[in-house]
Amino acid sequence: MTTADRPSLLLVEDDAVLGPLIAELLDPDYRVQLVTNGRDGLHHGLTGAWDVMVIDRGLPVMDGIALIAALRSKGIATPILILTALGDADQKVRGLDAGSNDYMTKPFDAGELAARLRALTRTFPSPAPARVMIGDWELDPTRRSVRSVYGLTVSLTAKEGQLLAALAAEPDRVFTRDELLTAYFHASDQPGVIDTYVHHLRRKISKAVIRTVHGVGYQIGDAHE
Amino acid sequence: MTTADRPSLLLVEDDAVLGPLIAELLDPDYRVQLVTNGRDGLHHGLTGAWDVMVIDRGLPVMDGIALIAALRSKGIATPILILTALGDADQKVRGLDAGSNDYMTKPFDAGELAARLRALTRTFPSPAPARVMIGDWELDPTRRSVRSVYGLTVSLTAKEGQLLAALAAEPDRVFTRDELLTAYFHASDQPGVIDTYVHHLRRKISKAVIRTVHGVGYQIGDAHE
DNA sequence: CAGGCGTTTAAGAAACGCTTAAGAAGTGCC
DNA sequence: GGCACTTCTTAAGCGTTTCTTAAACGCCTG
Repeated sequence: MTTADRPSLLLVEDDAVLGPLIAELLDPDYRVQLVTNGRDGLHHGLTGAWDVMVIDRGLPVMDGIALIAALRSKGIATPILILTALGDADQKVRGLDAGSNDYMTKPFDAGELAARLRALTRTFPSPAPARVMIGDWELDPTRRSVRSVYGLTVSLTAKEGQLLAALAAEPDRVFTRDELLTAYFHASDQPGVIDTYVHHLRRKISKAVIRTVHGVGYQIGDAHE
Repeated sequence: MTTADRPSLLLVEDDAVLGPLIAELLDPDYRVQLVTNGRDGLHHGLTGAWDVMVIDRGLPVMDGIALIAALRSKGIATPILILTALGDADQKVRGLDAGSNDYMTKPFDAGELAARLRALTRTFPSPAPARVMIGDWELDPTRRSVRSVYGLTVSLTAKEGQLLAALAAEPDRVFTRDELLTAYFHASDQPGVIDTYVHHLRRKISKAVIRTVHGVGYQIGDAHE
């Protein structure tokens, strides 16, 4: 999406009635530029930064298929939807293989057109790698490693990583051994397992990170005292 | 496209007749993995590295729409085509807005399905790095060979080359066996195949290049710890 | 200072990965 | 089309890492 408000849409449609109609239809959601022949379509397509294009097939001066092929050959990767009366499967194949991303036939349903355009312009929020800070350390769950702010990287085993992640997820909260046991180990294990892993972590990271709350359990961060 | 040969396709279709039929239809162009319910679809969708998915709407255990929404919410951006009998414009809008990229209704034209899948998986000539450096080695993907900085050249088989290229494409990223399996092998293969190829590569190149992340997968790159 | 609680160590058990070898599948050549 | 060769895939035995237990030792709290 190149813009903060509505996305930009290039509409290439020669029908004097349908063109303005579609433009008006899409206006609430897109900044629509309407051109009525292939040459103008090519010019605008090459020079502008469009978020999406809707192109008719039967166009004067330059055919829709030729227009799309020309745009693609120039490296324009903008999503393109063909909107046309030619509805044979064979025609669709030709249109899609020319480089378009979607193909709709007239008469069309306005809601479907809108939905298909949304699908073409949709961008996925690239999920930022979930990283957790623990004092001077940064935990990378996918890699199961922690790195200190000064670049030293220590790899953890699966259980070590789970335990550290659990404690770090809610700083200051005190976890009992039973809580940690049932959540990350086999419930039948001895509570002493937790102690062992806390020891491993303290040795790998640094003693100060995990605090012992005598008679209760373990915690990350400085709570009441 | 993640692979040198056919792209991987996850087909989720519960119809006992139509499923295998579509799978066979697409087989020449895709490495198809067929699953017959939403839960399996979700599992494969999340763990594998697919190039495209074809999903039916009416699925046992987990509805197609719910499946797509679940995949998208987990950050899976793979192109998805819905293939279903429900053809109302309203249904299409719902399907597309759930996160699919295209929507086809049964009965469908085989040629059109193929063309729409091509459109979804099409990648624009993004100048693929002709040479990739991996430690002291230089990978030439087109020739499927690696050369050490001191001139020794080792030729790789197709799978070896794909695996090495995949790992090298994103240094430091840890790839699970399932990801690599669906991307470069048949999804039905045993995960142990990956181990074998890693072993071949380590023998041909050098042990230190590919790092094992115990319990997770494999990785190229920064091993300092 | 005594009893409980936490820490540290070591060692056995279980899970996981490495290596090997052999059969299956694919490919090219005659 | 058959043959030889390469490549792919499976599976099983062995070695390594990780998990879990248990026991000895030290520290906190009343």
